[in-house]
Amino acid sequence: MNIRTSLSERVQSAMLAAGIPEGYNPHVTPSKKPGFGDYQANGAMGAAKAMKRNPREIAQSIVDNLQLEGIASKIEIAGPGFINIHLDQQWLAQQLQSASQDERLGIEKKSAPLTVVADYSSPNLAKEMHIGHIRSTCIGDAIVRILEFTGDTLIRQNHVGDWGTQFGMLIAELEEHMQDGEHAEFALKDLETFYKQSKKHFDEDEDFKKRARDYVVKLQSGDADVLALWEKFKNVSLSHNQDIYQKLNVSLTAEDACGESFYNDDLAVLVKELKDKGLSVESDGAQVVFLQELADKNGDPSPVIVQKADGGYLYATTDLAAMRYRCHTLKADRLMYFIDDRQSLHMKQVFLTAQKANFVPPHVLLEHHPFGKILGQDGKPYKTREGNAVKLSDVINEAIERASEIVRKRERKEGDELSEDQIISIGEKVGIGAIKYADLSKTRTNDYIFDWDAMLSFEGNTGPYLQYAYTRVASIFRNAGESLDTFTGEIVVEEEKEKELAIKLLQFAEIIEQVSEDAFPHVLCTYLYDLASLFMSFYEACPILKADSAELRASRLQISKAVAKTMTLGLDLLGIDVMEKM
RNA sequence: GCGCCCGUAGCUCAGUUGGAUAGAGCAACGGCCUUCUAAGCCGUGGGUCGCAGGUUCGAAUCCUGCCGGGCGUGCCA
Repeated sequence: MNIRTSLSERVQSAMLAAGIPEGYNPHVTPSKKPGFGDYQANGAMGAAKAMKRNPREIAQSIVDNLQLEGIASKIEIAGPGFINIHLDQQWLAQQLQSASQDERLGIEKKSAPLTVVADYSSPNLAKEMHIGHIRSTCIGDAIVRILEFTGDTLIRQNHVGDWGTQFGMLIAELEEHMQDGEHAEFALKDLETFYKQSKKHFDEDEDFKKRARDYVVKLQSGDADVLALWEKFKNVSLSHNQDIYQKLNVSLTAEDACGESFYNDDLAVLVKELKDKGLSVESDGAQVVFLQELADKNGDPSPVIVQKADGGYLYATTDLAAMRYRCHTLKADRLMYFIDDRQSLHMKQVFLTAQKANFVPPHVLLEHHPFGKILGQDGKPYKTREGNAVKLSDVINEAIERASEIVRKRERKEGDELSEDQIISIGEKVGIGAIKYADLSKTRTNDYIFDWDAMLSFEGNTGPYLQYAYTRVASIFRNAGESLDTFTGEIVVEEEKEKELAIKLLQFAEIIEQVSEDAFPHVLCTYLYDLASLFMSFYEACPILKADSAELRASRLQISKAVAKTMTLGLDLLGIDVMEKM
């Protein structure tokens, strides 16, 4: 059940019945102020403007035709033509009753699900994952989970960087280690150090440099021994990443990794096709697609190099091959890319090229969902003191340590102390939740400032605050001796706080719908924060276990249960765990 | 040069297809624990929505110009 959709449909019908031609949006939206009802329809003013009629009269005739028996308790016209709708409390109670007893919280699956290919995380395998990878990884994973929940078929694609000249150098280094009898896993235990070591080797040792270059050639020509070493390297690096994903509660698996090398054999074929189609032409020895659609003010087209003068291919070529594979072989209806906003131009170029070359059928949605940088508190890119990228594994460990320390220091009532194991387990969930939530809760297109204290502060719009809201419900149910899973009570909506909470809970469907379209996870975060805040107010204002009657107690427990279920599901869709105590 | 993004309270951020008096949190100040976890709640103060025009019943939101910051822009990814 989606309140906004239901009301929109009814207002739309009323508009037609009132003689307003089709095509005018009812413009139904939740009201911002309590005095303006629960929802408002602003469509009368737009229609009146276009029809050159009096907006209040138009609003009146819409209201005259509006069928909201049993749904609204009061409909009024205000200001220049706002239609304010007050929802009926009994109706709200009924809706919440059925939503709260449903596993999916009353949210129906899409009637026409899509096959969605989501490209996210996509680190370079030559190095360890660093903090810059957290955004694509967490944002992409949240959207993937949300779409999967709505009924779409999701194909995750971790487009890892597993090809390029740097691998010659790394393989040469690995070979030396292994000749000394070292195991690959041991040599590559610290990828960062290994990379630096091999880079130093490369810069300082001419023989090594030659060998590294030789390996690049051998790798490209398919030499079995070199390929075996390359595979070795790849697997160790991938398994490092898999550890990170597991700790971060990210749903990517080893099977989702489909790197650049996967497309190698297709690149020459693809460039030939671009040439045959007349899209790619030679320019200074390179193969270039000139896009007039992206021309600048002088009329100069935007160039996309698909093959270098030396015959080598670039990432645009690989991306085109990947798009074609995803559409033709994976049968995608929607392609989503969670990539840094610095690549916006590149994405536009490859999207356009792919469409013009018919690598992507016209019905397929091509979407780049960009995001900004992570900055330190000084407003500059977040780096270590030495100016290096911060390793993701270090960030994860620090988050867990800091969160565990906070949990450990908290004063607890007698008989409610936590064991060290519990503290660590809570610390993991709180710490990981905090860094992910900090990232997900900001509008992704902006840069955001990484601040340990703010994300772990347990106050305001943070992961821990939401987790705490859940533990409060869990605690109530423990005290009540009831199970959150099996309890059922009949909901009545009487108090103002109960009504606000009921409406907020029922709006979950609207939020899921919006996020599944726009791929902005912060919208879900804001919603969950509002929900948690409302619950906290309700908790203070309305006694639950000590309610005046057994009926009221049962009703408030059921409302609390709905809150807990919504928090659990909402946070799960963001890849964040809840816990019974904290 | 050209292109894209950003500029909202001291700080960090919301503000959905243009809607009513621009909202939260932090920080500051003042209240609330013999009662369901006070990691909480309630309240107060705090704004030239970068600047200037324009579009209209109505602009933080749309258009134009300017200022300030970031990023990108033919052989890295």
